[in-house]
Amino acid sequence: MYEELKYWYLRDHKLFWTLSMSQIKQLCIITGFKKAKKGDVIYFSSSDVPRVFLLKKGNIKIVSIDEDGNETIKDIIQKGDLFGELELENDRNSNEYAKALTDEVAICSFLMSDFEDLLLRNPSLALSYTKFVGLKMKRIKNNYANLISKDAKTRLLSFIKEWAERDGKQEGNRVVIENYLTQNDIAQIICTSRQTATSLLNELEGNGLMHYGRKEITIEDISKL
Amino acid sequence: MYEELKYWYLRDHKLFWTLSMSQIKQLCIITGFKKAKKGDVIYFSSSDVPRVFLLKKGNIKIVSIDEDGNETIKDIIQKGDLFGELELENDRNSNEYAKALTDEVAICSFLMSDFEDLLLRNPSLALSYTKFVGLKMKRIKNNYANLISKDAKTRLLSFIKEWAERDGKQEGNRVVIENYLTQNDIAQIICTSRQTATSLLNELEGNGLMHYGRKEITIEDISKL
DNA sequence: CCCCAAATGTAAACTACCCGACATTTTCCC
DNA sequence: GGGAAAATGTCGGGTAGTTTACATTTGGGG
Repeated sequence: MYEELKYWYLRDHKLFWTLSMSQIKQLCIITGFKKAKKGDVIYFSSSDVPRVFLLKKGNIKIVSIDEDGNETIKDIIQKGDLFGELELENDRNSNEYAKALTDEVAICSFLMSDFEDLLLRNPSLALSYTKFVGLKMKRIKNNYANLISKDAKTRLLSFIKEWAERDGKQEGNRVVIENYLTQNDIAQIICTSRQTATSLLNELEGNGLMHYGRKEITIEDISKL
Repeated sequence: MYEELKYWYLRDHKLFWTLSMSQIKQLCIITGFKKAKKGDVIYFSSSDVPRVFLLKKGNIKIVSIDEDGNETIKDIIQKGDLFGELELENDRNSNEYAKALTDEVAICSFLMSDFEDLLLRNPSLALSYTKFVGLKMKRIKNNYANLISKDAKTRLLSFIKEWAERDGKQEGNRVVIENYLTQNDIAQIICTSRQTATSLLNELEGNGLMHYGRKEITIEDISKL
């Protein structure tokens, strides 16, 4: 890959805003690049060297499989998100894979060891990164708190609201979200059964609050959700 | 506080092992110290300057209150743990307090801004700290994954096992844990009702697997849990 | 030592949700 | 365009766990 391109990829992420152009150019730690199509499974082979990933384009879901074979959606990664071994400790016994949710997905990655070197040489970047991980942690905590203390309906509503905020196009109180999730995906995210999710979505549709389509989700009035 | 004492407090925590004695002495960022007794509520006033805390002695629980007034135990902090705004971002709208669980509790704290300066000046410490936060995140993730996918009995068992491992005194297969939690506390930690926790504990006692006492918990054979 | 509040024990009604089973619709690929 | 696979819709039975409502025990402070 051209140095300029690498520069652009890093520069584009707000985590690296604290670095000067020359610093980034000088570092250029991107070592991998991958493209995928909808439905493709992207496997992070545990035999491989530990890496940190950056999603450049599209959306993917991280699915983990427990010992009983149950699949849980651990995370939905959106364009511009860093993911992978953010803990900087590689976890050999986790059984995870990523699946592309949108047509075109582009992922680039760098070696964790390179990234660590970079952090060591740039304390302010290390600080930003720590804050970044912390923020992610806070988001996860909140999500889980919701999962545990609220019922399925409330969980669905807060998920939809969060999604609309992150991803939706708002015109007045009307919000349209480009939909790359099946009802089953949504069910897994809010930790309920597919059937419950379906009937809840239909209930919302019956109340005229929103419309679930396979390509688009329309929320008539976000303030009424 | 004497400089020597400060030094000892910091030196004692494994996070600071990477620093030399002179580095720590030179920094000495501890700015607060607090003692409490069992049952005391320690409030982290949100009007105060953001701080990072270090629990020197005893055990405390972090309780958060949601908008409906429900209390959830967010974390059990043990001797030697860092806690507070680990994300390095202060969160004004969280409603949390800490409660001392053991007779003698000692907490020291330092200003978040001082800590940030320290991290900026010590890249290797920053890296250690990032890994530390990451590890904490991983622990939380695992806990929550358990809460969601397993039933109350399994959750209780894995909590007890974890507790025994962290806190218990083992003699052969027999483990004794000094108990500073009520059944209600345990129920809140494993996210179930007090009644369910009580009957599950009694069931375990009936099977001869363990004994719950207010002062001590005895596990007859940890390998059979 | 006694009393009160907190902690523990027990039981029954109730309910949200899971799970299985199946019909219908949509999408994708040959 | 047609057929299979995936996604969506719908309906109960079963149940783990909450809730409510007490009774009993324990420990600590006056």
